[in-house]
Amino acid sequence: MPELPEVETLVRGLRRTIVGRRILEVRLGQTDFMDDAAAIARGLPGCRIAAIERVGKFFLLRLEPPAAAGNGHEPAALLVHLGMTGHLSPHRPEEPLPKHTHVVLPLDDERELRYTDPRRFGRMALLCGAALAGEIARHGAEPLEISEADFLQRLAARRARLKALLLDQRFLHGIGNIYADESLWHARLHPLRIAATLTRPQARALHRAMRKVLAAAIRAGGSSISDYRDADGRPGWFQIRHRAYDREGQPCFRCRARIRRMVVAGRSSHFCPRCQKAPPRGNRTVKAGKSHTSA
DNA sequence: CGTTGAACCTGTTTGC
DNA sequence: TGCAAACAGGTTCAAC
Repeated sequence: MPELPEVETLVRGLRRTIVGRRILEVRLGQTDFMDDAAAIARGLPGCRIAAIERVGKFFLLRLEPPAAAGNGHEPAALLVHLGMTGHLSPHRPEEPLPKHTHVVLPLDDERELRYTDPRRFGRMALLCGAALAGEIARHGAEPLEISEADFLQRLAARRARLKALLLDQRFLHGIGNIYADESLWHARLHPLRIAATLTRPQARALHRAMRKVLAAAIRAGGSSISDYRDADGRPGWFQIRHRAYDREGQPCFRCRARIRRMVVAGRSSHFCPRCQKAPPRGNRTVKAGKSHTSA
């Protein structure tokens, strides 16, 4: 459910609704998706949610420690990743608790923040200082912030397939399967194209397409394929504007050719075989090439 | 560097 | 209808 636009939508909602609230208590169910459940159980009670940010597909809840425990502690943040099926939203305590709700954080305004995740591919960690900085540093640039010049330079240095590169969170932070396919369709680039072989106009088109797609998806409140909901329980609408993702067999919006599906980088990839021209066969596999070990 | 496939989980959809 | 396989918004690891 969650790629950058969905997380951004949720962050905006949560910012409006839970920033400033104090966490009264921590109730945990299954905890195998947490780095350190004991640290979370111990560290959260009494903290005020001072700010909420998005970093790639991560939520960062900035915490202000209770005044009593104050001295000497670096400011901590709760890092949350929704994986494939995670949900994070505030509820009234009387609302029935859905199955697979693993974290309940009662707040000081008669509501509780709930984390629900059937598959538990998500992640939750209480981090501060170097651990927090390191976690962010090991990921790549924000797709909506990277400059065209930087993007072109970094693309030219890679011989990976475009689809694999867009999904690589150390290259760009926040793009997932839907928005990779959508960006490639808009840029008219085949998922198997090797990044370094793009012409300058093609690379610029990809930078532009990615920004356009993500911005439009955020404006639409994200994509709701099965069950994504924002902080107020509302679905996103960007799925009705998908041009490639999950459209196998349906006509391309540009040329009417049937959208095809193939597995690239282990994920379903959808593209128009006519507008997104396949690279020459020799270019599909990554050859050893000349790697200048020097610099 | 890059690729593939498996693993981690549960739920839903598809196919015979 | 029933049961099994395939598939799902993600990440990580081993093996090549």
